[in-house]
Amino acid sequence: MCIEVVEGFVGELQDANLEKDLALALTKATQQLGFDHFALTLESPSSLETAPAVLLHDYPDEWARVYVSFDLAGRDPVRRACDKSMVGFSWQKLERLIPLTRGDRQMLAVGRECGIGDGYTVPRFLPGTTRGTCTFAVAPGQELPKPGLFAAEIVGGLALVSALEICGDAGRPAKAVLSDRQRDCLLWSARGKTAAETAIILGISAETVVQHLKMARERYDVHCRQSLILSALYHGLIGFGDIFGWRARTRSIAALLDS
Amino acid sequence: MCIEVVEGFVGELQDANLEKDLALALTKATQQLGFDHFALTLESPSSLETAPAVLLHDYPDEWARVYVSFDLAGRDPVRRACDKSMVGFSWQKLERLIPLTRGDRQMLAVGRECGIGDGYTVPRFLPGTTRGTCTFAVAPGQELPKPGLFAAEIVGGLALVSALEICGDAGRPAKAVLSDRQRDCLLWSARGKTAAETAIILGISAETVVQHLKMARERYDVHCRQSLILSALYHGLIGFGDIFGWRARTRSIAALLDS
DNA sequence: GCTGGCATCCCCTTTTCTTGGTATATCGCT
DNA sequence: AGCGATATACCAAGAAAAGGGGATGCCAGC
Repeated sequence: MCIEVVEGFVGELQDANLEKDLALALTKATQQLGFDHFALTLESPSSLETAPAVLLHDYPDEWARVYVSFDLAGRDPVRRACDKSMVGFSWQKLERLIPLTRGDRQMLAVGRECGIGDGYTVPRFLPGTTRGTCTFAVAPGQELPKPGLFAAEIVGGLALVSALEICGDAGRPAKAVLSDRQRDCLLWSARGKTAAETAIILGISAETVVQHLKMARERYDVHCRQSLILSALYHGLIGFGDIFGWRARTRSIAALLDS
Repeated sequence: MCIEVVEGFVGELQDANLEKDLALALTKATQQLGFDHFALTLESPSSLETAPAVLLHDYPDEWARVYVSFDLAGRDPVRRACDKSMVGFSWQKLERLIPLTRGDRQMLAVGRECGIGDGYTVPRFLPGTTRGTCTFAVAPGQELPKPGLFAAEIVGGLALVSALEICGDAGRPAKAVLSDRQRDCLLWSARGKTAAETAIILGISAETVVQHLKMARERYDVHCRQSLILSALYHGLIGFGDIFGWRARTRSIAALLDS
């Protein structure tokens, strides 16, 4: 009953090139899953203080007006809770994630007066790039449709991906691919090592490291190390995971089961 | 057929207080969903550099040994792709997320030789706190179980949440916050400007810029500019949007449908 | 066989960054 | 009134990076 909704949503996203398409698909999925409203936000880090990059919703006008005019986004407890959860959460469980002030409760109450009761919010992050939320809400007095929550998690995530693509992740400049060695040098540089240190680590001459970095800069058409690292990071050639290291305490399942 | 697996997994997680419980639940769900292997990684929330992360898996010993002994985690393309996706992705679509070097392809090939074919990896983030991945893989030559992918997305997310809870200290973001001026200098530095250029832009002395950057480095306890910028980026103090410049847009669905 | 990409090494100069100091003035808070 | 944080400015020594030359092998593709 819910799988079909998700699959239908995926099908509609295939052709979604505009926000309008996404909004329509979300509207449909929201109803099919047993929710009354949806709201999708996607912000770029540069607009931390200002507006989200994308804001789609079918909330009642009244609530939207209140929310925007009082700049409630800045104190929205749901938004705060998003920073505490890797998966979607019901608003009923907000208190398990964050402490709720009186103002927070008041804000939720005002939402109820405007026709927004309980909700399920799906947060997603791309560290250093963007973050977004997709919320599905029901009218006051109604319960969240339990069978629809898993589907909401999927639909919300996919909607955010779609929004990101529509929004302009499409700006994918020419991918300057580095050689493996160039990437190695770049990576150790990103980890804070100097060329000399990198040379020792890689077992090659410092001059060679400098040379690799030099050519890497030429590839990306930048003139300094910071920009090289940031470009490579932005284009996905390296990731934060590479930089900060996942020195893992390794537990194979066999070892766990033996104990 | 898949909903039941997810619900069963949720049920088992209720009582999961140890890594072992989680591992067993994951093993069961993996099989039920039609996958052959799973691997879960979770970076430690407490500190980036030294502290351990969680790594649970039932990969073939051979692959685990190769992966660890050659420090392949440092160049794993799947991990890099995680930094580019808000939802799970099939390894077949790696190239849509990141450029693959020759070494990357080779690494995937070695994985196949060790019994790891295609995979579906679910990345999740809590910016400034932790990050994790949950991968479900099949043997070489086999296709990913399509009906199980949505369920894998849910199971993976829930497994990561569970791992985070088991792991304990889910608190303390403990970000080093910079002063406004320090952030300004940092930002222009990230944009590729030298201290002298930044000084002209901000209308202050070059020495002052150097001083701000110096104190910012102390705050983050790093000793070079690259690490400073990357730390600030990772912790969300600056974003790619600030560096490369994006534009914000706002659309309500009503406005979209009117057009 | 030749060319181009790759990896390795070496030289040089100039610019920039890092690190250690010192110093003044403002602002907010107690 | 004093303390701490902030912002501003300066100096000097040494390390590192940037930008410009070279050079040698190896390997794959045409």
